[in-house]
Amino acid sequence: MILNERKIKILEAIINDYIATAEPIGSRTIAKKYDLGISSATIRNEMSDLEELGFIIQPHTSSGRVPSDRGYRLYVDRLLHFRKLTQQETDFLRNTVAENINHIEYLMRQTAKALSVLTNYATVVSEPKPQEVKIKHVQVIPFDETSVIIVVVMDNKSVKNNVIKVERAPDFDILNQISNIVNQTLREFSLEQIISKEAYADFLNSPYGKLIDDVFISVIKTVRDEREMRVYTSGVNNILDFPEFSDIDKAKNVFKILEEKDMLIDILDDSNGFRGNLGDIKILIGNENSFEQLKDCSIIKTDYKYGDNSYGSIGIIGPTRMNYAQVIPVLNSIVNNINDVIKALSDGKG
Amino acid sequence: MILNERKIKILEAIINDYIATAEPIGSRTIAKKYDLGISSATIRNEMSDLEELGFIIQPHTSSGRVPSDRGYRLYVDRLLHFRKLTQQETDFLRNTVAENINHIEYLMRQTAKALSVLTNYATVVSEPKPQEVKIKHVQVIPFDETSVIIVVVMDNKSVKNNVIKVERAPDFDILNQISNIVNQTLREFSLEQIISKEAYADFLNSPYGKLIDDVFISVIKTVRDEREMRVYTSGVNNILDFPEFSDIDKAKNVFKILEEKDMLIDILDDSNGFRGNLGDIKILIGNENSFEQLKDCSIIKTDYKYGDNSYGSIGIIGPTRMNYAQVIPVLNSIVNNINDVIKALSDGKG
DNA sequence: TGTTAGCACTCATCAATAACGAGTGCTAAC
DNA sequence: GTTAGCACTCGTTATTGATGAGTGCTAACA
Repeated sequence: MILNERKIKILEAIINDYIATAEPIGSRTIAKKYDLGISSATIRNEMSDLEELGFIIQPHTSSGRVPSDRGYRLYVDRLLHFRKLTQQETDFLRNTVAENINHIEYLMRQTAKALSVLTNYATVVSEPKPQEVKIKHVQVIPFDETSVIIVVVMDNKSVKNNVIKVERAPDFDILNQISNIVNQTLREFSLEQIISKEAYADFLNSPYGKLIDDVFISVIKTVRDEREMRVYTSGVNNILDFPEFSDIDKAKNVFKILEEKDMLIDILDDSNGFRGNLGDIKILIGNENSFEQLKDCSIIKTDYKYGDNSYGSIGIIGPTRMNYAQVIPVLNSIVNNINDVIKALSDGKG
Repeated sequence: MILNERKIKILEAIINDYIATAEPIGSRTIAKKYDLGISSATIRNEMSDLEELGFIIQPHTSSGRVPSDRGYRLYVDRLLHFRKLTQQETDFLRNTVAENINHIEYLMRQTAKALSVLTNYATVVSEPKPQEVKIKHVQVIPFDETSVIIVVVMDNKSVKNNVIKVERAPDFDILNQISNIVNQTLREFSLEQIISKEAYADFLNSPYGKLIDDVFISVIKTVRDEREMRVYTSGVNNILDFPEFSDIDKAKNVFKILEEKDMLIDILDDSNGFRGNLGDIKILIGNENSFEQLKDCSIIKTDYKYGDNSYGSIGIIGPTRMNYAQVIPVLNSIVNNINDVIKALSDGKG
């Protein structure tokens, strides 16, 4: 049996209708709504073929047809006509990026939010995870009589600070000397040598040995934290708006998995089986993803580059019948914005 | 009609049963389950009185009774027997506080999480909002060839940093001089004078005028950000576990209100009408709160002190029939931990 | 040979009906 | 004042039947 032009037209009609209505669709409806120039009886025959080919499914005898994952896959790979973004949408996405580009955490949060607002699906954004975080600079500065601030600058453009307690805070010059010692040591020794205190054993018995030790401990903690991956979600509750999740238990399953950070990271990970077919946008349809709880969902994701060798992911999760033609351009637009701005920044720098 | 001892016993039985089962409860059930030494017929008469007094409600003729908001109020004010926390719970709460006390943001997040895990209700934690944020110290430190880091230390123990772009980053000594100028200016002038640039007009034409201007702009932005209130929630999805929210639209209403930061702040605000009756724990039962969407919820909250004149709130939101006897000790325990540790810290300092 | 009208058949959905039972209020006896 | 007994109420659940959307098959048509 051949998947001819007419069958494809019918399949497209079924999928478009189902994306809009979430109701099984029958031959008569297609004949009336879509001007294909053939009768419902003919459509019926073609639909029977499409079912045999695995592109549509009949939930029960005497009901209309529903697209199968395989049907969506064909649709996404070959039939998609992207919707052009409105000027408003384009501006909104550009501003979201422009206003937050200097603060990666805000950027992630706002990106997640912008996408969920524009698409009405759930969105997940993961922080760019560097292969290896290196410390560029440490500065110890005064806080009050009994505490000092440690500012740690890392090579992934991240800056973190900790406050630590001391017996009596040394003055500014001493803190500067301590900063110099710390930076010098960080340049000359490996992180392992610092963790074992071997790298700065000589200083431990100096008048400020305790403080130096505390600073190193704090620095190591900061690097460890930095290696931890952060993930943000937005619009998860949108799930409840879709009839496929009107069964509260189904919705709960999705909520539960989107609540766990580790799960989110796995979901966005390329090992989840994403097929890249639309430039850098990767799509998993329904059962194609490896999470039982998300078998009625599709995941659309892409990666963005932040700093050297550091990639983050942006994903959109919705019901399998999500509006691919609308979501993909939105996702594409924001990730292009992010990449452009970051590129401009680093070009200006180099 | 008098609310005698026996009526109260029956009311207590009804409320305890309803908290456990969420089902209307009838006279026969009470007679069988609770050993009150009277027959179901007598209980029936008393229940009729309790209804007339407004403490219980009959959803429809021939159904059992359900506590009214007024009934819960009596229960909370007079009948509550607090559950003692297990050693495990106590330890868990203590560790949550101890491990995060140096980082207010983590502390809030982890407190919210710990409470939602322990109670299975939704929790809201708001950041201590200072009346007025003052800048204690600013330090400009090097980042790379074309950017510098500005570290801003505020008097509410908060430290924030920004990275700003410069033409060519000055060396460390120059940055130190700039830091000194900035700190000096901040001590001598008001924030308004700095915003209008009047305070540092003399420096604007110096070789590093542009950088100094950028630093002040960044500092002001940081203070503004700091005045913004932050709120964290956890376990909001627990709402779906309660039969009173098995109607998805009801659940959505709650989700929607708990999604908006401004709403959360209003909910926790004392102007919401909280009655303080259990030490520092304040409770709003059902309709007592001013949010239509939360009319089937109770809110239990308390405040904690962080730094000078700076208070944050911790709240637990659940169905009206929430387990008050369990939740209140948990909330009490964690807020005491927080206050104790903070007090110890500031005592040690002073 | 492909297309279509016609028709019998399927089956989810919805409304009406009936049976059930938890719970009540009232009455009369203790 | 308490309680056994009983008629009554009414939400819940199961049953039945009608409805209609949709199908597959057949036979006639172009």
